[in-house]
Amino acid sequence: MKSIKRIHKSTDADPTREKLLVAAWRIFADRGYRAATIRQISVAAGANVAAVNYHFGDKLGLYTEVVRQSMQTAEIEAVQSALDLSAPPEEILRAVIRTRVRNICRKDRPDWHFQILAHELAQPTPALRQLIEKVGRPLANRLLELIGKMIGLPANHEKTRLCAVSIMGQVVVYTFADPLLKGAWPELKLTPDQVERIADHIADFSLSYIQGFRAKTSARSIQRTRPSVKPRASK
Amino acid sequence: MKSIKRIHKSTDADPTREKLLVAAWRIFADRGYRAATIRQISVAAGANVAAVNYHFGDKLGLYTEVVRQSMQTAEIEAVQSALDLSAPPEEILRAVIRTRVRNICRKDRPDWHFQILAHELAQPTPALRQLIEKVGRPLANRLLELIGKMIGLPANHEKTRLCAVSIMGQVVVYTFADPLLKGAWPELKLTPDQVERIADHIADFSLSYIQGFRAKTSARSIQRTRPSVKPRASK
DNA sequence: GCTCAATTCAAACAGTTGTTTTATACTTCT
DNA sequence: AGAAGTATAAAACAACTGTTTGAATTGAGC
Repeated sequence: MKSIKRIHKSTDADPTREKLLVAAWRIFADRGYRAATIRQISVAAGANVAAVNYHFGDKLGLYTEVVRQSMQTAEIEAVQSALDLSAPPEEILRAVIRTRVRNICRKDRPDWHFQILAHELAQPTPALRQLIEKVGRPLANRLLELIGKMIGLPANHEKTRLCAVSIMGQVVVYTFADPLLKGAWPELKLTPDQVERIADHIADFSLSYIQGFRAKTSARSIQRTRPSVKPRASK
Repeated sequence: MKSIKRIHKSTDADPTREKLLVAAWRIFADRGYRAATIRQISVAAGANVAAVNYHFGDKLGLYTEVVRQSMQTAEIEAVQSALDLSAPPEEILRAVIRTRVRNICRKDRPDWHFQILAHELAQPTPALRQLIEKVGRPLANRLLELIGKMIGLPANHEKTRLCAVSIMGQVVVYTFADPLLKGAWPELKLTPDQVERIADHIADFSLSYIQGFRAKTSARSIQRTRPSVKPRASK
């Protein structure tokens, strides 16, 4: 086994270590793990090329630290806490969508979380698994519980999942397909006003089907939808 | 100006040129333009490393040729012709969604078009502009006309665009976020049966709002929606 | 002031990349 | 058969990558 060189300490208020992290976050979000070079990051942080290896071991160490930190930020916790509101499910869903959509127009750090996620999905790195387990899965589970409650089906029912993906798809497309949208939709400026309208639209668009589905299935009994696996008893 | 080396001829039935193209298509779709190397492509095609430069000038020449060819394939024309059907708008929309969604489960060449598009959106190359102008824009325009007709608003009205993005987002998320979905939804196998159910769901999900919107706006007069620009007279 | 560890820096290293070169086979026409 | 243009092959090239090295600099503790 290779001798593991000690990455000395992670004391707080280490100026260059900190500067490397914020520079790396921006550049990784912009170009992805592979296309970003440690020289770009170094000059952006005003540090030497060897600083990355000194403070983080190697490029992947810096990247995983960026991903790790980006998983516990205010933006993500806001979405999670929106899911924990004690309110009517419709209002919770609206809040989740609004909280999430608002992040796409931030002027300071424009949606770095989802930009990194987009790069990970296009070119996975070892960090993707961590990203799915730590944020994706728990968020998805809570969203599935919520939707299941609204349409009267178990959380792991295929219909519940289809609805969740439909909602998520409407949200993420604004981050993933941004250049495409900007190219075909010149009036898309992502001003705060417009972002609010986008969030309202996605909520209206989704709730229309969900509330209709609940009405339909509560009128008759549940039928017609064939799950790909037997739904377990919803906890 | 640099002397442009002649890329000799593009005769049909050139075995190595052809083999390079299919190998490049697969590898570019899999890893994106930058991460794919001409050595990988060469060995996959059973050709020499210099063959790429001989037949296509350089790596970007090969890539743009792949993109150019991928823009005029049966899959894309199928979606376009589905938009030209003379049928009720609802049926056209269903057909477009179904035609497009079916491509995500092909066993032979699993959705290379959208995989290349996904890579382009994450890391744009000069081919992205071409991709938007030649395929994205015309497709979007026809889809906007269709949706505008269904909700009774001009094609360039903000509400029309929001609906189009909502529909497109539901579709593309299955390609763009494939690893994420597979990770959080183990039963997602993308069998032909399941793909049909996905297509039906997206159509139902979207038509619920669209038909409700038309009913709502035809009852009262059109109001309440504030366009970001003055809608031009719908041609 | 000296010591010793922590940190920074410039330079070099080894590997990979796209590209070019040079030589060699292969076809086709006369 | 000979010539000319076409295609392939192996090798080398230059640029860039992440990483390492070793010296220089800093800064606290005695």
